Amino acid sequence: MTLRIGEVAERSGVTPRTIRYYEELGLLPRTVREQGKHRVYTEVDVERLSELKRLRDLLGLSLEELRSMITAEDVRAEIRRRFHETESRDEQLALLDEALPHVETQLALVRRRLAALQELEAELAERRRRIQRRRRDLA
Amino acid sequence: MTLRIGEVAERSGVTPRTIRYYEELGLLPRTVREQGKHRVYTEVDVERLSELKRLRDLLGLSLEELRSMITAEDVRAEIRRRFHETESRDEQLALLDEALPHVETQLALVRRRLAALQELEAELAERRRRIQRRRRDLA
DNA sequence: TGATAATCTGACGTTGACGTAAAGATGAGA
DNA sequence: TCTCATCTTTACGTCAACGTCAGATTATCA
Repeated sequence: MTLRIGEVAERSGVTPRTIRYYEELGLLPRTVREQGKHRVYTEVDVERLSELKRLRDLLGLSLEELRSMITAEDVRAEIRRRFHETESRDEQLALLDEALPHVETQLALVRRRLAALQELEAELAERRRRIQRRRRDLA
Repeated sequence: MTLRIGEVAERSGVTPRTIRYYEELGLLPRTVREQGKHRVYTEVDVERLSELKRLRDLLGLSLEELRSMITAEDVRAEIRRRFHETESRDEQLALLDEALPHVETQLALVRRRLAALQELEAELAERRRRIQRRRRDLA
C-alpha cells in the first residue's frame, strides 16, 4: 500500500512541511514519483520519520546531528544488504565488525543521557522524601 | 565572596550574554548592583544557572517552560521561608502540603522522559545483541 | 594615577526549524 | 468529465535563543 504526504504526516505526528524540509536536508530519501508528481511513501517511511522524531524529541538532537546518525543508519542497511549477498564467512564477519560501531555509538549517546537523567531524578526524589519525612514528623 | 558575570559564566558553562538574556526573561533575578554598575553574583546564582542549564539540556525545555518551573522553585523557596518563621504545627503542615506538588511535577516530567529513553535504550541494546550473536555464530 | 581588562547598555544580526501564502497541478469519487 | 480535496513549487515570514558590535563606563593593579 502506498501513502501520500498528508497520510504520512498524520501518522508520524509532523506536518507535510516538515517532511518536505527533512527531504531537502537529506533526512528522508527523495521519493520516486511513480507516474505522477506527488510524493509516494510506504510504511517504512513512516517508521523512519517516527524514529527521527523520537531522537529529536528525546535527545534534543539537531537536524544536522540527526543527519549523521541517519547516515550511519543507511550504512548499516547497506551493510546488511551486502551481508545477505555474500557467501564468504570471512567477509560476513568483516561486515558485522563494521556494523557494530554504528549501533554502539547511538547506544552510548542514549546511555550518557540516561545516566544524567537518572542523577537528576535521584536528586528530585530526595527532595521529595525530605518534604514527606517532615510531614510525617509533624503529624 | 562575590562574583562577576564573567566568572559566573565560566563556572556554569554559558556566556555572559546568556546570563543577561536570562535575567531579562526573568529566569535569573535582577542583581542588586552594590555601589557600582556591574552585576554581582554569589555561588547560589552559579548553582541556579547550572540547574537551569541542566533542565534545558537534559529535558530540552524552552526558556518559557523553564520560567514557569523556576517560578515554582521560587514558590518553594518562599514556602520554606514562611515555614521556618511560623510556629503553628497546622500552618507548617499546610505549607508542606503546598510544597510537595511542585517537586512532584518536576519529578513526573523527568520520569516520563526517563521511561521513554529506557525504551529506546532497550531497542538499541537488542539490535546490538543480534549483531553480536550472529558474530558468535559465525566464528 | 594611568593603563588595561572587564562590564555596561542598546541595537542590530544570525541560525535553525519550520509556518504560511500564492498560484498552479493532480487525483479519486460522483 | 467535472469537482473538490490534496499536493506541487517558490518564496517570503517567524520565533526562540542567543551572537556580535559599538561606544561608554567601571574595576583592578603596577
